[in-house]
This record gives sequence, C-alpha cells and structure tokens, in this order.
Amino acid sequence: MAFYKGQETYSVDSKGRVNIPAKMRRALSPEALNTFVLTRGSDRCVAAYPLDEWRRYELEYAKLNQYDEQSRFFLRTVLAWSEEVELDAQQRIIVPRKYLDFAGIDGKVVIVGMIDHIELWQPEEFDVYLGKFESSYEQVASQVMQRPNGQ
Amino acid sequence: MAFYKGQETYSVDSKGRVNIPAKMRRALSPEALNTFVLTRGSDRCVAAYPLDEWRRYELEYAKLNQYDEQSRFFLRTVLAWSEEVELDAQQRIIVPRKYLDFAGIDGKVVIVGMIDHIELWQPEEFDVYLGKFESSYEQVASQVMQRPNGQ
DNA sequence: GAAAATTGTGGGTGAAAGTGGGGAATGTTT
DNA sequence: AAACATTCCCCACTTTCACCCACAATTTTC
Repeated sequence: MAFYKGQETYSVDSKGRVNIPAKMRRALSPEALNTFVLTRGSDRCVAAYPLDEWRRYELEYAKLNQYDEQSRFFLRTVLAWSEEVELDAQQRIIVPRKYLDFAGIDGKVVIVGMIDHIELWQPEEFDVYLGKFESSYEQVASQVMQRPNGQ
Repeated sequence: MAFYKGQETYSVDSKGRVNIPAKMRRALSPEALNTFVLTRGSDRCVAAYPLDEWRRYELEYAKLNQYDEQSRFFLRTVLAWSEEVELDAQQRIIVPRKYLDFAGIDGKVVIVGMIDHIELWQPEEFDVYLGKFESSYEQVASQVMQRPNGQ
C-alpha cells in the first residue's frame, strides 16, 4: 500500500499547474492510472487522493445513511468538492482555481505526504499550522500514540 | 532484530552525502532494501530508521483517525519531517539540506547507534548534550533502569 | 608483513526533475 | 460573430540528482 510522507515546496504557475514531487510520484501505484481526485482537505488545504485510494473512500461514503441530515451535509460537501485530475506529460496536475482560492495558494505551494493522500498548503499557512501546537507536540504525541511497537 | 550501537565521526561532503559506518551497515537487514527513513529526532539531531523498522511505525500511523484533529496534527508534524533515502554504490545516504540545518550539521557529523535507529549529531552539540548529564549519569541510570535482567 | 579486499572520501557527467511559455482547440460570454 | 477565457498538447530551458569512476587509507587475509 502506498504511504505518502515528506514535505516539499513547489511552484504553481499562471495556469494552475503543480508538479508532483518525484518521491511521491514513485509511491503512486499503477492502479491509480496517473489520476488524482482533488477535494477539500480537513483544515485549510487541498487534498489529492490517488484514484485507487479514493475508491476506498467511495465505498465508505456509499455506506452512509442518506436519510441522516448530518451525513447528507457531509456527503454533499465532500462530493461537491471532488474532481479528477490527470498527470500531464511533465507529471503535473492542473489545480482548478477554486481549490487554489480555498487554500489561499498563489505562486508557491507546500506539498505534504499524508499516508494515503497528499495535501497542498499555502506555505505560510502550513508553518503557522505546525507552529500552533509546536510547544505541545510531545504532549499530543504521547496522547495519540501509546508505545508504538506494543512494547 | 537489529540493535544499533556505537559512535563514529564521519564527514559530510558538499553534496550532503554521509557514509554509514560499516559496523552499523552490517546490522542492516535485507528487508530494509538499503533504505533509511530520515526524521527529526528527539532533541537536536536527525534520526535515520531502517525501512523495515520504520514500517512498524507506519502501521500504527495508518490506524489513526484522520478526522480527529489531534491525530491529524500529530501525523502532519511527523510526516512533514520524514523522507526515504537510499544507499548509493558507496554505501552513503544523501541527507537533504533541511535536515542538516535542523541539526546544525556542516562538514562533520557524529553517528550514534540508538537501538532500532541511528542518529546524526553536530559533533559539538553531541558533546554538550552528553556533558549536560555527565555529573549525574549514575543517578539518571538508576532512575531509568530498575533491575535490567528481570532479576 | 606483503598482498588483497574493504572502507571512507571526493568529483564529473548524462539523465531526470522542475519550471515556463506558445499556440491550437474548445467553450463561454457580450 | 467577435472577444475572451480555459484546456490541452507541444516544445524548451535550467537545475538537480543518480550513477559512474577514482583514489587514499584502513582493515583483513594468507
């Protein structure tokens, strides 16, 4: 299974094209058909799921109860913001304006690997986000992870 | 299971290449595919996990709920500072500039074995760190270790 | 103790990665 | 129908990196 990690700063040109870092590209499985699904990320960023990983989420979404108000709202938000984009010959994706606007991205973008997807952040926004909890990182870590290897 | 120990001083060339000490290399299992995962260490150093050891952490990370705010923050913090590097024909890894900068490494590096991973330190920084507890080493040891062999 | 193998260090080079732009084809607006 | 924007398919340039070779120093082998 793919596992995305790492952080790179890349440029966004006037056409909204964003290069996918080589190391992350190598983690892309053939089943993804060189296609990503863009969607709104949690927090102020754009999430890009390889097509094969996205399919797993589709299965989960299909299970939700459409008669539940909250589920309906969640589904509409996610799906209205989901769109497939394909890599061009230079291994770039075109990120439509509305996604860039949502994340406040312009000119430069930070690309972060996040396990089963990658995230696009406005550089300063990402720094602020990381710094927000910086002091309490160890605290959060110990809460989230208890003894990683079951030792 | 691999168990890294020892301390060696090596050089970092202009391309950021760092040789892995032969003794530690021999502790590297074939499953690691000659690959390390670099991360920010605890304290001011760079940690390098053999790929097979790192995979155990990945499994834990993948279990976390990305819809939980705290977990998300933890994952982004960890993963933004994680990157795979492969040994070249001369058994060296390339350590990206940002990791060298984080640890203040330039020209020379101290490589320390640390059980399941190795650590890269700026030489003076490591001396200072050891010195910090030097006087009370026996005291700290007695606190950390109670009856090592289960006696 | 000499020969051979391994280890640690440095550098050059061609391929790949990252970046940018022109101009058809398409579609939407005035 | 003209004007404009958007998308797609080329091409081109610069920088970076993966891969190769080289060699001194150290360790191992016979």
